[in-house]
Amino acid sequence: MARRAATESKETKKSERTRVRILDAAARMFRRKGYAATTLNEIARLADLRAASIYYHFGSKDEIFGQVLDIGIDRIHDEVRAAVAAAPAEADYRRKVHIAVEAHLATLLKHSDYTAANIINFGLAPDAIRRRHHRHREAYGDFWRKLLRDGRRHGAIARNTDISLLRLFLIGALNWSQEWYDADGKSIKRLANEICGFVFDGVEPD
Amino acid sequence: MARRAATESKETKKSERTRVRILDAAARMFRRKGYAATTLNEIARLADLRAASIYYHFGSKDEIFGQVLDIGIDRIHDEVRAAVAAAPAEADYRRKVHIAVEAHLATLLKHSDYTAANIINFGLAPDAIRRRHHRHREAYGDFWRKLLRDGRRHGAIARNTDISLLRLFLIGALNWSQEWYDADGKSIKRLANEICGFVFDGVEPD
DNA sequence: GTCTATATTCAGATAGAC
DNA sequence: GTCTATCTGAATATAGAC
Repeated sequence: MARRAATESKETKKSERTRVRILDAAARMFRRKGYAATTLNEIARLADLRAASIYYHFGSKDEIFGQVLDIGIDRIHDEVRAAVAAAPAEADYRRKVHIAVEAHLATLLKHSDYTAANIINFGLAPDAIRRRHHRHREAYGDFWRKLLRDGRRHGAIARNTDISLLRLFLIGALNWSQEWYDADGKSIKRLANEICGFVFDGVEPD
Repeated sequence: MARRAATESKETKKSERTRVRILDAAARMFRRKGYAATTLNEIARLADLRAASIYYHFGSKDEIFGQVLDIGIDRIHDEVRAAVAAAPAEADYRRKVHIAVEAHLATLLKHSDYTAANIINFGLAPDAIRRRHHRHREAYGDFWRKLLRDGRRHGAIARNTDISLLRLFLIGALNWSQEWYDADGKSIKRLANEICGFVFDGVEPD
């Protein structure tokens, strides 16, 4: 019985594996061309089946889109949270923010088509999908809100800083890196480091 | 003769006015829904004519898109350049950057559907259009490159700052403001001010 | 579960009257 | 210049065989 449960566990059932293949393909295409310009045919080709077969696994193109968006945010949220939680006990506040920035960049730029597809497509998503997806975005936003508030409480961020604006400013700059990031250029660790320098120290000479 | 030239000047000819009405409508729709999701029918309705009539003025939807993109960058470039050029003679370097940041935000968020449409859609534009449009983007990028280099030369920006990264970081954060800007919140002048504070001074307490 | 065949809708674009 | 009518292709989605 335990054996059978393992054999038919969610990850190994054929149906589930195909479902994930379709989602992977969709995320990749949505990242490359955007939601509206991507066809089910292109997704199907990437996933190595026919467009009609997708409808056995999903009810509509919108449903796929919604799931890609959700996974995209959940993934970066998980990665960043885990990275910060794994920070060495002696890490100071600034080091923690560096770790969060680096994890955000790495997930967006290197590890997850889902996250990249989310960032690129969310702004143009139909209202119904945006509303349904709102909760996931809020949760990740809350993580950063808390992280930055901690910094202000512990004196690592100036008292008069508008934390909300700082968050939007910083995350916006990070998200925009998709437009210019070049894998052959500076490492993500180094990017994170210089960006944290901009934000904590500013660019004015001392 | 002068009278006739005035009567038939580019701005007052009926054909030219309609052309602009179509471009305005397209920019507005591209900003709201994105290029791929916008139909010629929607553009036509906003411009108060029929979709087929658009083809008297433009050869294709792509041609309209290309022109909207070009106008969008040229407009923000003009606005920012003019604002900086009009800065009072006694303005220090930091004040000049503030003026540039404010003009960038104002054009993007308040004054130009073309600029907003450009920022939103450029990342997903087909390669052919991106290539054709590249020159315009470069020109605006050069403006900022020079502005920031000046700051480093005159000692307002630290010697060891990666100017190229700083530019991408700052412009990225500004462009992303489209995603969160709320006209009922802080004024654009104030946003520009606090953002310049982040970048020049950093958020760490002195 | 995946396929082929197809229904349906609607997009961009053209032809030709006015 | 703008219209109505229409072509053509392609998209999402469904039906039913295998």
